Amino acid sequence: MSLDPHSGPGPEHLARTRDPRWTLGFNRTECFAEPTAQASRRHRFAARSTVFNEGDDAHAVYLIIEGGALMYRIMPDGRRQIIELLGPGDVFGMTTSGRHDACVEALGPTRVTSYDQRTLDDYCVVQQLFTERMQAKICQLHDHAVLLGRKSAMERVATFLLLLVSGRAATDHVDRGDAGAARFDMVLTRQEIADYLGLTPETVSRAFSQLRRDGIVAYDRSEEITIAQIGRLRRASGDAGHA
Amino acid sequence: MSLDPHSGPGPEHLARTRDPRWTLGFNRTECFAEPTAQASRRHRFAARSTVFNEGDDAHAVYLIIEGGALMYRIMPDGRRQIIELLGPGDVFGMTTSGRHDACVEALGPTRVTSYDQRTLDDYCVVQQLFTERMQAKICQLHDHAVLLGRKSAMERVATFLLLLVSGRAATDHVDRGDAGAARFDMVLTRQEIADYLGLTPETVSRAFSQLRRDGIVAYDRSEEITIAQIGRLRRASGDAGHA
DNA sequence: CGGCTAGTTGAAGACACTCAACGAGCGTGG
DNA sequence: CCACGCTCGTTGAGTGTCTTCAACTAGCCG
Repeated sequence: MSLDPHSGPGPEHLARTRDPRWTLGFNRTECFAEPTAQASRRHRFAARSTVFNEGDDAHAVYLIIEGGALMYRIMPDGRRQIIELLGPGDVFGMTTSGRHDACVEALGPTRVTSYDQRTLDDYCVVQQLFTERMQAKICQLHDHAVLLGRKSAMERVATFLLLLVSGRAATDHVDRGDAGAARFDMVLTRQEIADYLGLTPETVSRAFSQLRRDGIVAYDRSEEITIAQIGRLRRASGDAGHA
Repeated sequence: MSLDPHSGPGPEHLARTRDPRWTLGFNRTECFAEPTAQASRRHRFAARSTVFNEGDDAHAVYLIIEGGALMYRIMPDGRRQIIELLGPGDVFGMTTSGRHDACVEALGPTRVTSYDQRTLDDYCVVQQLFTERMQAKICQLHDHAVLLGRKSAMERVATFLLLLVSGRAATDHVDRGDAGAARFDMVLTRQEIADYLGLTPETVSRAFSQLRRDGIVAYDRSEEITIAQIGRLRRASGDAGHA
């Protein structure tokens, strides 16, 4: 892996990690217990290192144990779309073509277990885990299709923040005051948020500023976000029944 | 199924089937050979009938044997996003929440086999089929996220037409002259195409008209499309390396 | 024939993008 | 220690693409 073929990530995507003690608290499971099996291997990836690139031969499927990663694709003219945010318990690398269909890059120090494709076929324990996790992945991709296809910029950002608050893509310092306030560290840059939401960084920035003006979120540094009024954030997300 | 709870499809989505002899030639497999197992059941759905709605209890997972269907979600204010186009060999209905996360509606007369969730866990033959098909599904959803997040209206329509030509969502009358011309019947309305591509029907119509003016496609009736210059269509899709 | 729906086209408007400038934070190096 | 350079984030002005609203046509079915 990390063969870096034709369309590797451009230098503009090689930002540094924003917090050295960082862990991506996906699914509120900081460390996922992986099943061991023949041909399962453990890997460690440093912050901002490449797990694999689009077009690489696909030998195995992956399970994130600790840390987090971005899955993205870059179009021939340079447009980038972040397709998935990956955290502990997330699986990735499945393909039917024999080649990976996107790039995966570790966000912070990340532990990953890989399983040979044959292991997946032969060991029902592993297969059951992947079946379950792939089902969850498909549901997440459905949500994201609705966001990308039908939501306004403000709705996208609000939905994204709710995703973070619910335990995904935030650090372990999520302080959930059930009165409606929650605080967490933002581990993605505005550019990365934009590439995930199908927007530009300027538009993301404007949406954040608007939410701050409205008193829905609060922050001084852009890396440390407080959700002040989670109810209004929900209403701004487009998913609230009220509307 | 077909319990039709809170958010059923509005009357504007209840268009008629466009071709009675219709079959959705997904994956070029007109009739998919299903594995039989305990608690597998065969179903038939008439054109435009509901397989299940968002929020319905999820008892089973589904495999399309023949025909086709749309999976979509409707936002509280009525915006609709078609998330998947389903054809023979496609699986759907997987969920982790116990409730379906979207509506599924048959496009034409459609045969479906359902498998109880326990069957999926106990029978490795079935599980292997679903594992493989779910991997393909995830790759398709990745493609669609790039389309929805980063492509222009014209690129979306061009990509969509290429999808049809490659064997998905076209009828069995795909006449593939390898010189670059292909002809097929369009089984989706402009509204449905728009809801799949995250656009409005007017924008889809304008893109079709533009492609016709450019001589890339040709049609008299909107249901019967001829791709005249597939190379130019590829270049218009945004995926061509050339750029 | 009349009514309905789907598709097309035009005109006007809105939302997000592009381009540009500026400031804050951070790491480096003098 | 401070100056410098770099990146990231923010904000403004102008533009462009897609949407919205509207009118009109064609086809279908009663």
